[in-house]
Amino acid sequence: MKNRAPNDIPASVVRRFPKYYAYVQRRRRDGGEWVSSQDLGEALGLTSSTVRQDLSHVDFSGISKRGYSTVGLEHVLARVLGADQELRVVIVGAGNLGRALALHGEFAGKGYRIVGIFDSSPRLAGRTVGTLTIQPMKDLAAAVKRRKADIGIIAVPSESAQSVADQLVLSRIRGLLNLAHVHLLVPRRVSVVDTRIVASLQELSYAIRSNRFGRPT
Amino acid sequence: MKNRAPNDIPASVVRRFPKYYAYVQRRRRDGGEWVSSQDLGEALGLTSSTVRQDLSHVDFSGISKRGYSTVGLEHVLARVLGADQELRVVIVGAGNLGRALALHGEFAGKGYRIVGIFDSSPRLAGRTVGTLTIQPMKDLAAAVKRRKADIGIIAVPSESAQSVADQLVLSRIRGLLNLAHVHLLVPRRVSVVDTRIVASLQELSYAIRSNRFGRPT
DNA sequence: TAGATTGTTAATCGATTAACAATC
DNA sequence: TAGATTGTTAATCGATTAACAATC
Repeated sequence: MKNRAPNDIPASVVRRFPKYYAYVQRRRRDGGEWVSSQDLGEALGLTSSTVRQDLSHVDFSGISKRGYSTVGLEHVLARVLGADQELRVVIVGAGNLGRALALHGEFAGKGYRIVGIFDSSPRLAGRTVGTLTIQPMKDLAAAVKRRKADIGIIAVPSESAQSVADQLVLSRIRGLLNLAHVHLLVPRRVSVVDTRIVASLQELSYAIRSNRFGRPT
Repeated sequence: MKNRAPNDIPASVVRRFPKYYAYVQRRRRDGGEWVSSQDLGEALGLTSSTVRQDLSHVDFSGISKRGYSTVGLEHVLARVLGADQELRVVIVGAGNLGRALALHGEFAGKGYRIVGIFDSSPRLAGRTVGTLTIQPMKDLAAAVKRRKADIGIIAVPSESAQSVADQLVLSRIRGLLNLAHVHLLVPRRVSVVDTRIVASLQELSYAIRSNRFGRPT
């Protein structure tokens, strides 16, 4: 409802937006015209209050008694999340994970165009991954600039992650998705989001062992 | 310091433990004997106050003027995170991502043993991924039980994620790592952690566009 | 209309930070 | 010893939830 500047939205809220977006999109595709805060809450494990509070940060109103228009909400969330404009991505690290991401079909459909993949190993340079050719690290900076990459995905071992980040920062990248499990130090103008798979597994290990709702159903 | 039950530790704190653990481990390997709350905070982008507060949830004390013993802290965090005992993992979905995870060397070193990989496509069944053979979905339940799998990694398209989760739940899995971007409904006795790569990219898109520290350094 | 659902305010709950006495 | 750093209490800050008048 409010007409806030986008950077007023708290991170905790932004982190839920992709969930809302994915769910609303599915609903709309399944022919649903309306979705209520209660529907959203139930589907995503939130209270309806949280949902309404979150959506108040976005320039879009629901309608009493019906809820939110799926089409309208999908559009406004797409705009906020930048899903309506293409971002250009380079992947650094052509190991199993890097190659898998390069081949992962989902990104293209979501507006992320992979414009390069790099690896420090001379063994890999020149090999192809889908339609891309693995390039040596020395070409990274030039390629980021020429191909106007916005985002770098760091899929290298922890030891080299910071050095790769430094190179990407110098090439004027705007954001980093960090798959390595080190904390990256970068200037404020570059945004970093971590997706640490091993850390998630460890979080899960803890959860499993402290789960007080025993084994039997 | 305190001798709390493990399930007293708030999720926000547990989520930082893998970071502490990885950092302390590196420090110890580099020959560091001591690490202070300030060191940890600076390395991980936290205040030293948060670090001390977090570590007070763990049964281990630092020493005035020196900090925390790297060896001691590493051990106690390993115990809390379950990194000291092997967990057995099955991967469902042998697409690019599933196969990449199966081949990803890091898991083995961290105590996660991959004991099976499954896919619904008859085209894939029988093919090998590293030392594993892709099995058909109909064998999932039996395999989870026989191979005593603790954790299932869901690496299938969103549409089938819930159905895969249901099958794993019936096979008495204890935890799920969900790579699909749907919210999974499972009984309380099963723990779920989401790692949504696309959602992270969207979070990053928002961050890039709302970053008020413009392009120039 | 009556009832359902929004948007928003106020209350609660939880997490982070500041501050500082204890201590090695 | 003097100084650095912990562990912990109290203050602040932010996020979630409850409640309800407005409204379609």
